[in-house]
Amino acid sequence: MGSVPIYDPAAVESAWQARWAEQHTNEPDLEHPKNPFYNLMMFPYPSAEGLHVGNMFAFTGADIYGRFKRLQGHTVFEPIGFDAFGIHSENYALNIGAHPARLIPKNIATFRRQLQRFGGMFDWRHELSTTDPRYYKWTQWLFLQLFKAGLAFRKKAAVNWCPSCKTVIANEQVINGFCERHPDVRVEQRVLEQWFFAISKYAERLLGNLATLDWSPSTVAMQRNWIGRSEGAELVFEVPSGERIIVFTTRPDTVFGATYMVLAPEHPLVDALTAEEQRGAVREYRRQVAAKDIVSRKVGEKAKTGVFLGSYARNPATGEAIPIWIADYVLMEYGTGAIMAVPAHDTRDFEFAKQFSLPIRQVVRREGDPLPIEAEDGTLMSSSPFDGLPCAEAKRRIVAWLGGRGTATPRVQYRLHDWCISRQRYWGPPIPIIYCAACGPVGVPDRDLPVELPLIEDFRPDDSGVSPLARHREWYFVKCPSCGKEARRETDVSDTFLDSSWYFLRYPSSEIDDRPWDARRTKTWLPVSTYIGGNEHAVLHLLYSRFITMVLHELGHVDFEEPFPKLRAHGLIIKDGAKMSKSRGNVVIPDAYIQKWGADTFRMYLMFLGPFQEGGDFRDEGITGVRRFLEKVWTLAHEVADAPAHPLAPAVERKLHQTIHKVSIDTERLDYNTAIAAMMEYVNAVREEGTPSRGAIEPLLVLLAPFAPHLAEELWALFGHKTSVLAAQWPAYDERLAAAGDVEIVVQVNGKVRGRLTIARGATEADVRGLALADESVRKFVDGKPVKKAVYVADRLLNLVV
RNA sequence: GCGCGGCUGGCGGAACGGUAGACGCGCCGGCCUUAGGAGCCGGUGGGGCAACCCGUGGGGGUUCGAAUCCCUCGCCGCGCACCA
Repeated sequence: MGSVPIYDPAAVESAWQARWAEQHTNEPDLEHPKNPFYNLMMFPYPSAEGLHVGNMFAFTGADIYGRFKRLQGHTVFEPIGFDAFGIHSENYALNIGAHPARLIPKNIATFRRQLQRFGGMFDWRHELSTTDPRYYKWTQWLFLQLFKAGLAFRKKAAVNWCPSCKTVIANEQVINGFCERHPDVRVEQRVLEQWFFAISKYAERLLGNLATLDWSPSTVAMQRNWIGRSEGAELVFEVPSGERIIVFTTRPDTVFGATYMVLAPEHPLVDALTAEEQRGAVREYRRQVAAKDIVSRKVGEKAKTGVFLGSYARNPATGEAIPIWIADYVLMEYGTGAIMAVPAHDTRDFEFAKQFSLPIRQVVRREGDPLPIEAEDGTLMSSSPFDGLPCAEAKRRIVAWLGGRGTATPRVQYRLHDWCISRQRYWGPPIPIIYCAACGPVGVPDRDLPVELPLIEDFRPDDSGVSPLARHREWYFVKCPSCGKEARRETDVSDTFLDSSWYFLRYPSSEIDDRPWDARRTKTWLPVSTYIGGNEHAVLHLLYSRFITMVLHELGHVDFEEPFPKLRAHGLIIKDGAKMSKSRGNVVIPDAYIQKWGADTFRMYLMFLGPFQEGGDFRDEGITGVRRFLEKVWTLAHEVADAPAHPLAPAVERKLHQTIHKVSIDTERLDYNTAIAAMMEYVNAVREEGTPSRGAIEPLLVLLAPFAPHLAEELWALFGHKTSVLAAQWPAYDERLAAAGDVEIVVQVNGKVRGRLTIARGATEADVRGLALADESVRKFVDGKPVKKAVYVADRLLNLVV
């Protein structure tokens, strides 16, 4: 037995990775699968830094699940790809003076190498990149499907403009109102014509369907929040000149307390409602608001500003004339862009009223609370004839009452805005539209797709407020596809989130070029069986993908409405109690760890840190424990490989079946940390028993295969198997064997543990009670008193109450 | 402000309402070694010689029995946020 070879992970792992590639181990037959299982993980953005430990954590967790499903008899498709378009790549390229078209392939090559090295069960035949014209041809096709269906439309909208970069920048690039790259330059807003997708039309369905999805509750909560449904009413406030100002409110019960009104500065009625003497002030205020960036306009907790228009509207409940103001705390994008202000019962209105000395009238009272701002559980006052009614009932009654006079309508409002997909940037798929003076915006015909992104060197955005492509007349001047006259291309590109909103549809059909996806394959493989990813995409990516799928379903392109019936969000890996970030200098690069410890050890260590769905704190001290465990398995396997077989010791057999049970359940639930702990316990038990046998180790290798795939293959082959361990059967759990032997029963007196009995399983309460009362320590605490009550949990516990 | 999570040894973390601290790290002691940063064996929540007592962020409750369920307060993390 002294001849156990040294465990050299690097050698074992590279040998098996080569063999998997050679034998196409991870390339399932997509046409004739047995029990198809589409195991999807969120594809990475290939940054220049390479795969980081968070990616690694996510992919390992997802890969374990895929391997587990395969061992359970599924044909598993586990694809990978790269989300390589977008502002991140473009900005990085600008910073280092490189071109994204040259940078991205390098980054992808690094990622590919790292993904192979960690041992993911990826089907590389179906790798894709969103920057590949063969891919974005269909992203453009998708845009056109929405365009033709009337779900893509043009609208003016404000964007952030950095006067120093001379470009449009993303909201994330605005830091406290300043440009992230020019900390002394204030960002402004500019209003441009942009393309939108009508996602808000689907708000109700996107919200309703959430109940049908098997998703992590936190993700569902975030989507629900984002969609933001609120019920209320539209109320009409009339102006003497005859104009009608419509407001949305969730608190129609407080209408008697509306002492003034506020319109968004951009509200279309502002000009009509501005009195002559206020024109100058109003113009100046609107100019100031427009000069602010979008982000800081929406950040609260600063002094309220606003201007009186010099005119009045009639409160439909009280008949009073109330002043009309404009203020930037009212947003044009939400509701009707106008509010009735009830300063007594809304914190923002309250602040504004104090700032400008406007009247505050309390109309809701609550016991012991002098001015219950925002209270919805009080009763009405000063609202005759509704005084004394609880708020909820008052809402209904007042809406009905005003409705009778034509000044109120019940209304549901969503926070979800239409999706602006235009980007005045270079690094993305050109939006496939041609503007013709005669025909208007015309979709590029399918036969002319893709509209290829030209390789231009001057991709830096400029002063003009439009995309860099707009500098290339030779590119954007084209003939109108419908009338043949001179026309010009749209020069904006589309949002990266459009690229990623459908990639899971492309994977199974990625080698097919004449259609976005093959109908039969899609029917076989979709919707996705399990989707695993981070909660950073809980709203945008996951909501957009749901929306796109819903539209494709409606247009008859796919036969399901929800792409991800089952989704699990993994947790975050932190380091020293804080999020990893370059600025903190606590970013862990996995390569060095894999080199030092091996991919199997690193994979298992990441999974052992904490619950997969909660994340964990990365400390490298702990990794030795996992390595020791794998060394023990290695040694045991070599010791028993050639030894004569002998039956399992009963204690080992029992533990084996308990372990099979626990690992099966925990892996299914993604509780990888406890599954690993169970395998460790088992190995400890085998070692304690002293004379290990092959039958004790062989099933363990299968349990271990999802977690440490290379080691499992190596030892599986050592046992003489000619096929991959993935072709093995997941070990069967025998409940009878797991339950064999004696049990320990805890004896409590008044709920405190006073003794333990070891007894054959299935003992009756009377037996246990007899033995318990014979126990000296139990007897001491019963102390001769009568047992008033006894609680017996079979094979577990007896509690005597005296 | 709203919505999710979370708070358990020195540390990461385990515990269908039923033995709190599995598993691992670290630490302590021993064995083996020229050596040990390798390996093996034993110990390791706090207090106490012991019998025992105390312990899951604080307070209250439900229960034979609560880390777990309910109420309440506090703290930490994440997401959203002048959304009317």
